[in-house]
Amino acid sequence: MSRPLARYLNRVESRSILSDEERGALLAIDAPLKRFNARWDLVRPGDDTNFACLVEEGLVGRAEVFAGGSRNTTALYIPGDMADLHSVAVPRAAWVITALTDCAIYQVPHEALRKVASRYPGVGLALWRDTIADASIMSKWISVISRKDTRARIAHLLCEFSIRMGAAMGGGRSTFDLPLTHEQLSEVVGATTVHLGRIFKSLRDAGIVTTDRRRVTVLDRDQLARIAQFDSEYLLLDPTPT
Amino acid sequence: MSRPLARYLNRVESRSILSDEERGALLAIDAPLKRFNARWDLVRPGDDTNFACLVEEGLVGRAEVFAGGSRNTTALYIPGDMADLHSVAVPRAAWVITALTDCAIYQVPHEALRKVASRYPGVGLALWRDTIADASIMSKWISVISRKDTRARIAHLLCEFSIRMGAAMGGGRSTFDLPLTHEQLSEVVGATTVHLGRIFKSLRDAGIVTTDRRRVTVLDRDQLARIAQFDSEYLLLDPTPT
DNA sequence: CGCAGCTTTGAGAATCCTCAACTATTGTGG
DNA sequence: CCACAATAGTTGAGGATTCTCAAAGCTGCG
Repeated sequence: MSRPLARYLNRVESRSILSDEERGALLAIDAPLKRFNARWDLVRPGDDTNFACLVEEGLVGRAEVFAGGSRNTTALYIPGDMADLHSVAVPRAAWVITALTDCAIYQVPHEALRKVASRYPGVGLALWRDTIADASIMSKWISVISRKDTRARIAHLLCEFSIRMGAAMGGGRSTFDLPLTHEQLSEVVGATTVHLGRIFKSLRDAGIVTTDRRRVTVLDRDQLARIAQFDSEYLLLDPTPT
Repeated sequence: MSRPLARYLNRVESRSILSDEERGALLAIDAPLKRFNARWDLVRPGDDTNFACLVEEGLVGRAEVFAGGSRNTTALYIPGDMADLHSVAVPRAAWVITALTDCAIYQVPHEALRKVASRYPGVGLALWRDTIADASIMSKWISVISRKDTRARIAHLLCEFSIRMGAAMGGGRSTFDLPLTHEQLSEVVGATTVHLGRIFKSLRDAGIVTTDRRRVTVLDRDQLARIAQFDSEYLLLDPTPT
């Protein structure tokens, strides 16, 4: 008796308070586990899906695709995240969901999620809330990239990532995997790989972080937060009663 | 018998197909109409609201506030938009909702919306879908500001605005009000007022738009769309069956 | 008329990009 | 385990975009 949504339930419960019944209804949902190689597109623009992608292992990104094919990543999803929960309400994708690393994905049927959401309005609200957390992160990120330089953007990304990884894995990690190439990070941060590399170097030189084979260690958390003017409020990590 | 949500119903029905019953349930909701002066904050970070702000008249913005008080606008809301529909699921705001111009707002009780949503799952899905459209706009905007210059950002904003105004008011308008100061626009576009002014001038000089007392006329829609690489797909304006 | 807020213009500086070459790391087949 | 190829990261230099600071025109309104 495997319970595909076990990890996602943790995620949901970091933001919503559920009853035993609601919890049980989510855990009862079954979903096939699939594996994908890095760079594989899980969902492409125009696709009409009937399942949502729950990340079990690896890193998944959401990106906008421009005419010409260049991409810009607008969300990062870590294990426990439902990468395109949106698709439950809007099955036709306008963006790309991509495997940024090798990953394992539960394909959770929309049907099942909708059924649980309509039977238990509290779950519906919790799922809605989850997409709002995603929106809140985007809103914050818009303000960061439209007003801050690359240094602050990277700092903000690292602060956010370390907290999100911490919430998912337990404990605020100062060392965490960030298994993305500079190329991929540049698509997140909105800078060229060259400039990104320079700024990373300057952060290392300043003794604020170290990087080793795509593993990041934050040496000076306070200064990193100061550079980013980071305030974690927007991550909506206080559970709200349903 | 006034029906505060009449206009919002149009908005919802541009994205979702509702039954007569569901339509009636939304129209039956009552809400007080309030007026606010430009620059008034309707909701501030940390506020716990029990109503959502339905824009009846005027322009409303959502902004992130940095330590120090500087703001960055991450969404514009026009008449017919529910400015902080999010608050139905997440009552505690992490951002500011501001009156960008003098405006009239229906304060729609969360209670009523939640009740309708839980009684009619189709309405719940439609509301959820509405916040996803908001998210889709943000995702697109992230890609625009992280990869395009100010010229393209402005072009994109104008394209989007003209379509959204058109959908709300009927017919794709090539002339529309954009009653924002350069100061306010710069907080949307992520540029200084100085630079924004220069680029606007260059767009005027190129014969692409004209501006007259905060009224914009698009003279060359094709070229504007080309500059912005605009594709309206992300606005999610095809109704999805519930 | 005169003030207050908004917009335009100018000039120098900072950030970031582009192109290009070079080094380091990772992966693969022998 | 090595050699080699492919991918990823670093460094340098010149140029484009955008910012900052500062001052001069506008516009609307009391």
